[in-house]
Amino acid sequence: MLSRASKYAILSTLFLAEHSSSEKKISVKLIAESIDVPSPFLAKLFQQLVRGKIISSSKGPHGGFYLTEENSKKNVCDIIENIDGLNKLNNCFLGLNECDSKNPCPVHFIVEPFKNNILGKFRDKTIMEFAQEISEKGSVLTLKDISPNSSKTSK
Amino acid sequence: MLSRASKYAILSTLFLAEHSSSEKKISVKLIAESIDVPSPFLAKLFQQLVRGKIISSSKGPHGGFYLTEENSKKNVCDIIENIDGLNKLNNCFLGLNECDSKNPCPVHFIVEPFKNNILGKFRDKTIMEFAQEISEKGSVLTLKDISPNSSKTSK
DNA sequence: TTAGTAAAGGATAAAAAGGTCTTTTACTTA
DNA sequence: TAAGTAAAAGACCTTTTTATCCTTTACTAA
Repeated sequence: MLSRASKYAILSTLFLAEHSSSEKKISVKLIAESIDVPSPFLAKLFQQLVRGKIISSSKGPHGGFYLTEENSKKNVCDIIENIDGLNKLNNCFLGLNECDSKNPCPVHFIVEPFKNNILGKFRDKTIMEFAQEISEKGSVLTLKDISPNSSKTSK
Repeated sequence: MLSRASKYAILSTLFLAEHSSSEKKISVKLIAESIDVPSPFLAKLFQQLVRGKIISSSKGPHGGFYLTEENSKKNVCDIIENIDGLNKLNNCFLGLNECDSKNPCPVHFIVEPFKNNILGKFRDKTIMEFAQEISEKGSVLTLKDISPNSSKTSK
């Protein structure tokens, strides 16, 4: 549904929201390690997110990536839009070109409420609000295996 | 979430359920045209579905693909399992390795009910029941643009 | 019993997604 | 103002997914 690139982008932007500020910029390398994502790939993504004004950057010593006030008012939809385009999320679950309540695919009425639900959340909460919610709940934003006995989990 | 291959497989199997029988076999070509899918690709898929005992085939004149009694008792999960593997559907929406109610990703509690919902439907209804439901509702199973003024729709 | 039909098999190609590397540019601070 | 740091830019590589083609096999019916 979402490309890996979008997922990386969402996670790392939320990570920035939680851990960075214009006084405390963070390097790709550090972020890449934190959420366990290939860093050259993330670097590319970040270039695009900067161009899309989702995140900010500065070069040189103590440079890195961070969110401005403006940035943190964006929402997750903006991120997805910027990387995948929103269609990726909106398209019919079974790939039908025309799938709506008039001509629904076999799972349309299961998928549609879910889409509205998640799109709503992605649209209505700002990045900052989202990040706050996450840190309150203590969610862990990493692609790493974090369980004590990670042998049972795949690869 | 699902690969194109899985989508093709689901649609064409449901198509077979609705339109074929051991007396009326259907060629790849015809199915490919009906649901608007590249036929050599579908042919490959069908080979795999036959090996997986999801559908049946016979060669030669009046040969083609069809569902036996046995086949039509399979469910959509079996198809997905056979093509993509079920993990593709079960994995965390944001790609986290460990995402469960103990350590939920930011959208876990939105995504989880949806997954159970759709997996339930894919598991509990047989192909035949599924197909019946579709023909009752008059749903159209095609990837084609079918709207009278399809100019507004993408591609 | 053979001519024709349709799937199976296998090799290959094209496109997209994911990932890496090297050089350049901008900035900082000692 | 020079040395060092970190992102930007752009060229490239790899893998996976999607798609095509050609030959062989199995079957059917005239």
